[in-house]
Amino acid sequence: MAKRSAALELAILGVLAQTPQHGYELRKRLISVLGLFSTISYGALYPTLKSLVERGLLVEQDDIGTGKYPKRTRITYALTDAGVAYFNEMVADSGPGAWDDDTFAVRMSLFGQTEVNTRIHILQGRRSRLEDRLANLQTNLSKGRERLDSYTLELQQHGLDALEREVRWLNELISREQAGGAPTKGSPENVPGKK
Amino acid sequence: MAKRSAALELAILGVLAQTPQHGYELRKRLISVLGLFSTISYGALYPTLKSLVERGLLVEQDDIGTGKYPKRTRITYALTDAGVAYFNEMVADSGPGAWDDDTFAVRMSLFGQTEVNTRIHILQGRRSRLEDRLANLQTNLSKGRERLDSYTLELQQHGLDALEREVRWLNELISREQAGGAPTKGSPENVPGKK
DNA sequence: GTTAGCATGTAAGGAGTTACATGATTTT
DNA sequence: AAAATCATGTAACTCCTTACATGCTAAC
Repeated sequence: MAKRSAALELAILGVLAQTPQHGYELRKRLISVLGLFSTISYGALYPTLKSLVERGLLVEQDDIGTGKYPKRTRITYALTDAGVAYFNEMVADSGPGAWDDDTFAVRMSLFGQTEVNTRIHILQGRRSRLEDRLANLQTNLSKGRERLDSYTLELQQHGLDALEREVRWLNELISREQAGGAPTKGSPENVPGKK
Repeated sequence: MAKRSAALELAILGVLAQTPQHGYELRKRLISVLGLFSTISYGALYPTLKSLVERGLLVEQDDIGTGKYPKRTRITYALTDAGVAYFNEMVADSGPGAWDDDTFAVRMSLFGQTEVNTRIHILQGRRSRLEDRLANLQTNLSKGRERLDSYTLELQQHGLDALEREVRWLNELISREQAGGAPTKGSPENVPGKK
């Protein structure tokens, strides 16, 4: 699939920024937070954690913890100051891969740890990426409508519809952010709207 | 020996089954047919073609062709009998990875080369894969609704909606196939769906 | 006392991308 | 003549998955 490394690192840092945890737990949390794509293997997770430690972004701490298996050997990972700085840099980054499906999903799931401007920037970047795809598909479709068989057409039309819906969704989110409102789905909190 | 991704091999075989072509042209055709995901690099394409030749599924033919640059050295690839057999096997396969996003997209775009039963089988397999994902997401969501921040919630809700729409779409396609109808050719007629 | 879940890792290998290398032919 | 496009390929590198290896703790 895509280049997950950037996305995986970001997700790890983001989750650990909320709560330091050890690998096994972290993995489950990542899967449930990102819920979107399948699974994350230990073969990806542990080496990535190791790399982050080597780069001084995380610290390991041998921990006899307060979990369900209190005496089990486990290693709790926490962000260093450099880790926090790196996370803030990455989450606001616009580099290559910044608007990929996976990377965007991770970033959005970490919106709670970002500022409004960053959020708007990410949503707009994502929208523009999708609009590019949309334009490509439409060109493609109008160019070869007769040469494509009906199933391919059906498939592409469906992809197009999905893209358009996603753009509308992003537009709504952007409006909300610009209006200063929280995305208030089922939240019990105030719905400030505007004052 | 190098067994490349099932989806790419299948797509190559499917396209070459329609029209023998050389690599450069093939790549463009793959991109426009699959339109969905980005690009295919030569670093992936040529080694895969080579592997298919080594396995006796394709034949190379040095060709001074009828294209735009008629004298250019190019290699036209065509399916052998074994290639045709392999393609038919693969396209109807239910092995691991058979219902992945990419693999499904490739298979559906090759529906024109398959029989009704195969098509129904693929559509149903895909649907059941999506229903699994759906169930996962729903469990996940109801289990941790309060522990997820509102952005993560919004994101997952959007993913859920998209999944549900895709399942409905598949249901419609399956019904059509079972009714023996073609999926509304290139006709300008209604594309109502339901809304 | 065995099965299931917790917990951490490594080795081999698959699948692909990027960047490079080469050269022909057509267009400007 | 330069630039663009056609055309084929390779080498190095990246990132991830699978399968393995190890051992503790809880529950049946």
